Amino acid sequence: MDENIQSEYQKLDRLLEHRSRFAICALLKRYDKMAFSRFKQLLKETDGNLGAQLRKLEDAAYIVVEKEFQGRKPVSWYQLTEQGRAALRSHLEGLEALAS
Amino acid sequence: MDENIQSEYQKLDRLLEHRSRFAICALLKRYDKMAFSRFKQLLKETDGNLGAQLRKLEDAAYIVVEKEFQGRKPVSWYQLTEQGRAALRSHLEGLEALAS
DNA sequence: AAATATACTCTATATTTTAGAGTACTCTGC
DNA sequence: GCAGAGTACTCTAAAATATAGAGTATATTT
Repeated sequence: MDENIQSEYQKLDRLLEHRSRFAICALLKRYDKMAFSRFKQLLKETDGNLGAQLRKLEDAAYIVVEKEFQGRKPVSWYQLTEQGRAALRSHLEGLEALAS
Repeated sequence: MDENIQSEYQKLDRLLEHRSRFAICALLKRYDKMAFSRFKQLLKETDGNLGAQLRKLEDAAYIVVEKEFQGRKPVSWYQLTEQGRAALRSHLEGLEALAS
């Protein structure tokens, strides 16, 4: 049984260890599309920090951005990719198995 | 409902974000006492890294160490404190609530 | 028209993680 | 009885990561 610990531990995803990145993916799993400003409102991170975390998730192809203008204001919409969804699932499985 | 997201997010514990520290606490919840060498075997981290993570958890009083000799070999035994147990519980609640 | 706000990006510093070397032994085989 | 390998750590310095704050461009409010 203990030997499973190793495989569960291996499932943990370094990108998803970070609270903001985890929360971003978890929220996107629930809400499908979210805007930068909404994340900022919910997570209360500084713009710089939030932007950096989103960028990392994008670089890893866990999320995709679509930038559009609403009137004259720029809005960035974020969505979870299939890859991001799978990574989140696996990460959660690992966490839960370890803590069970 | 969304306003709960903030409180769940706040529950996430920075110390427990790290995979090794999370796994250490999760294992100690299960096994009560574990030795350095056992963690090393299960988590496959280098000695230096594992030692550093254990130290951080100790500094935060999430775990306590007892150092003894088994024959002539030093063995460090780690145990979860009540504080560590509470932190782990709260962290897990936060994660699960966010991802649900 | 000045002040405040939104929606970001960029950059530089602070913090954290990590690997690897070092210490102090023990144990095994020759 | 001593060389080589192993155990059980700690220490240190470099690499990676996180974070804050400044900057850009525009909008809205007073």
